[in-house]
Amino acid sequence: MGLTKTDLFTTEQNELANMAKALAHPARIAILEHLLKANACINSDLVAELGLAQATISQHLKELKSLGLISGTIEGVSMSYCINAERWKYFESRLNRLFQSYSPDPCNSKRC
Amino acid sequence: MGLTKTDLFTTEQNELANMAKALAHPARIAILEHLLKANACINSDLVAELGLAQATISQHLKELKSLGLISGTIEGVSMSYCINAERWKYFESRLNRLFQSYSPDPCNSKRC
DNA sequence: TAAATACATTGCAATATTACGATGAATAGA
DNA sequence: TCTATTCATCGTAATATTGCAATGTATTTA
Repeated sequence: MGLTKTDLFTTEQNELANMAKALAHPARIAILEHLLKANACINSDLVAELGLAQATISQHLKELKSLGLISGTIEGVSMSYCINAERWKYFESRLNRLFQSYSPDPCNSKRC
Repeated sequence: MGLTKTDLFTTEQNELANMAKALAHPARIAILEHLLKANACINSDLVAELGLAQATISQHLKELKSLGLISGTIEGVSMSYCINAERWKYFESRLNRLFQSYSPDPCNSKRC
């Protein structure tokens, strides 16, 4: 066990869940918020900013990158990360679709 | 280790990460989608719908409930779940705030 | 060439999550 | 009362995630 049964769900459901995982850790939220604010793609002074070890930050960046939410380019000696606009908006629209499918509905109409 | 260092992050970051965890599994997405569609709060014919064991569905429902995203009321013999409108909208607005803080910006202005 | 800088990767250790069988509690119907 | 039905909880096994020290790879500077 301990393994998600992805075959039971649709591709869309699995994909959305994977993207949500990107946000499912405060460090990754902090990293994304920092990138959103700094805009100018920042590298790991995130280490100083967040107080986690360099290896740990590197790992979180790797995950965000593998999901396509951020991209990295070589900047001299260092690595410069920034939000991947296309993917970011795709994620946003997928989430919006989920949230907006909720029709508040007089809720008493049935039984809750 | 294996333990998130929540003390390094803000309450908001931790809270958002926790809410994101609700969506970080396809089964929970499927459950939420079902509740959104059926509106009329459904109980565990989710078991038949999703193909996971009853105990597993129950556990996922418990997590969604503990996050406040759904609420359950006794319906005769069974338990009827439905989306918690208030919390759902709160989550939506928190996510929107994050996503909209992205100003696409001519991206060449700096270095990415 | 010898440090120093900036990251990525590897290899653990510890905790978290996922899944399910088994069992328990509560209610409804025979 | 006996038996389904419906669901929660417990215990357990398996896998995933988090975090970091140590190490490796380039590149720059002295």
